[in-house]
Amino acid sequence: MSSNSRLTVAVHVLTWMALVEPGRDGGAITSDELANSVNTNPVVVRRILGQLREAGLVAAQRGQGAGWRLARAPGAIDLAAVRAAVESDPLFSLHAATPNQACPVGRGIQPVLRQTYSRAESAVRDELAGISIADVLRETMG
Amino acid sequence: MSSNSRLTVAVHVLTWMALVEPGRDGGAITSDELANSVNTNPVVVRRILGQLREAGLVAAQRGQGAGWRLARAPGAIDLAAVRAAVESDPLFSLHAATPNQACPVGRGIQPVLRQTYSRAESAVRDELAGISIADVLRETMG
DNA sequence: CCTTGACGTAACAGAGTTGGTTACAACGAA
DNA sequence: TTCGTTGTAACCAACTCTGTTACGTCAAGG
Repeated sequence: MSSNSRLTVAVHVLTWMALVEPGRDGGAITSDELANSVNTNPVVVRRILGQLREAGLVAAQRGQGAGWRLARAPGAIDLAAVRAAVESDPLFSLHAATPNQACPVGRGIQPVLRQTYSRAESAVRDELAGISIADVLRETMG
Repeated sequence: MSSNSRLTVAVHVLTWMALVEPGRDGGAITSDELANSVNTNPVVVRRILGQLREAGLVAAQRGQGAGWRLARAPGAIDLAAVRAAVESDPLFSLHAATPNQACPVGRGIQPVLRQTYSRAESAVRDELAGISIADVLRETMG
């Protein structure tokens, strides 16, 4: 397993919302509906929607007949933003324990790796930034 | 934690070997020495060295006075090869459970995500491929 | 031939993550 | 006031990850 599926679930629910929302005159979308499409538990969906809400990508409404809405147009939500919303861990981690500082390699390698990993993160971010929920929806439907 | 530190440990030991090997007239390097620099247990190091050996990046010698050697010049070992040797899991995972096939999004989104994730993997691979153990050693030493 | 030191690997443990689940308080529209 | 939904805590089983102990295997060198 190792890597999680939060980005996948997040993109899935956003895409579903982008597909369904236009046909709902102001009606919000529930975590139950989304969970049905993703094939998981509504609480799992709400957990992820909560992170997307904190990032300003969706808005929640409470009370009876409530639910969720996209807070931006599907074309204005790129996957880099989605990933940032649901994933805070880095792609690669440094040493679990501080390496031996009496050794030149142990002393000097961490900044080098940090810079290298940072470049890899940027590469992924750039790649994901080039794709929007609108793109995903279009490719999914056609 | 989430992401593991195997790539970090692998690059660390390879860099250490590249630094020390020239001063050892044919003498091999032990997992004990490497573990001392990384500040971990020799078995952890041997596990990772075993993966590097399967990938043809290092060679092990057994018996008394045995140990490890680089199987290629440090300049011919790039970090993409190191990552491939120690990490088989993808950057991002698809759904834990198959999404609802009765839903257009559930049915069509996986190929789109697969392609997207594949491009992100390539971006990381390309980035890591541009850096060799010789580069890391040079930058680490000053 | 036998000692010795290192590899190779299985087994286990503690801590943490992940996805799923139940339960329930808070909320607001009708 | 009712009722459906969000928000969140709590728990669970399964898994990963790093570290650790233990021990068999191997080959160099006396």
